[in-house]
Amino acid sequence: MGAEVKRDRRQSVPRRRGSMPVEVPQDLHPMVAAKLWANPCWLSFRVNFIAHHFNQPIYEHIWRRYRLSMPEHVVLYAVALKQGTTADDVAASSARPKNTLSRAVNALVAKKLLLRRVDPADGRRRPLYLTRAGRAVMDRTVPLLVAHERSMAAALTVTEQSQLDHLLTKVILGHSGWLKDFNEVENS
Amino acid sequence: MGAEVKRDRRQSVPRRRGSMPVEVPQDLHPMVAAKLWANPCWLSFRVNFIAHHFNQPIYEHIWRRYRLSMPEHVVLYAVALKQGTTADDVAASSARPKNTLSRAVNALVAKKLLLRRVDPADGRRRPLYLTRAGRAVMDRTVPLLVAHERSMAAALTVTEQSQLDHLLTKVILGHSGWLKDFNEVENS
DNA sequence: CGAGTCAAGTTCCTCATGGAACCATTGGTC
DNA sequence: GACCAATGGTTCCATGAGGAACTTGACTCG
Repeated sequence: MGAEVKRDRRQSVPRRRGSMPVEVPQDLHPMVAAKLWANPCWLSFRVNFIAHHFNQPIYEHIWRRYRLSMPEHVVLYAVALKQGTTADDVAASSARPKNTLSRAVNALVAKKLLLRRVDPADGRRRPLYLTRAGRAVMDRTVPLLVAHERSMAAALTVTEQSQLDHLLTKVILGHSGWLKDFNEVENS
Repeated sequence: MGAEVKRDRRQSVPRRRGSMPVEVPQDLHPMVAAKLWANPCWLSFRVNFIAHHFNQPIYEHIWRRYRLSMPEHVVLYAVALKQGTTADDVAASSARPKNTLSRAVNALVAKKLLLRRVDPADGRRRPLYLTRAGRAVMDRTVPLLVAHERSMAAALTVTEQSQLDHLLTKVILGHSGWLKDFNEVENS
């Protein structure tokens, strides 16, 4: 990038937010650096960046190998976690619209990876169950996800990982709170 | 949302990963709980959940108020951060495909929020600049993003926030590493 | 037991998304 | 100075995503 800023080779970057210096790889893209350190939205950038870079390669791979779309795999994964999960349990935990998930469920049933029953106690709910084939798929894809995660987390020590876990959990548990805050701002 | 508030009856949950107990709101959706604590992919779930729940309401709002799509806003934001940014600087830092961004840029130029020049030193690059109108939009949207972020981060103390920042930064800086790991797994 | 309301799923329809192939410019290399 | 690879950007197109409106079943309450 000829005339450009000349990002400093490996320096420890002075931070606002009072904090620790970090080892910066010299090949770091200057725009990424800007979004990391000259960005009023430190948190959302980080989280989005990580999420995107996690999802993109892995779901592309899952698509190529198993012909499962991202929402399909999300559903399958959720059911694997808890048999009898319904479509909108998945919706609640994945922030995807109901219709998308409905379609995904139908596709999975058609592929015989899921079994859809009707809840005898409530005729509206359709609890889902993995078929043997569905289980088999998960047995192959989940390890991939886990491995990818491990590799992401590998930049951190074990204690750091557990700190990160803890902090993110706290943020998530506050979720209904931030949603409410937003709605207030919204109506003004 | 009258009768609902009630969060806060709390209980503490036993954790794997050796760690700290957390205050769990009573109204936590069971599926979310499962994905938090009975999920081999602790990190990717957390990050995705937060990202989704951050983006969705805010970009919907920005769409309604300013008729800017998410990628459009992403571009605008990046340029605001650094005048003269090019389309694929944005691509590199946002993990969105070039064509999507190209379209977004065109739309923004059409709306006279961006100015697109041609780099005299390199005829392929089209550095982008905010127009006065573009700046004005950012002046109104960015505070929203920041507020939303604050509200998310409000579950954490200031020191916890800086820890979180630090940990996420480390993960991102390791990015090229995990990408490489993935490609190795891929070819096997 | 209807009438009204709400929740779970589904269908319809539009349109933005993103992969692939393409064009233009540049920078090497022989 | 012509060829080739790489890089920034754009165009084409198939399709999947998601908003809105609809169906069906359940829980009021008079």
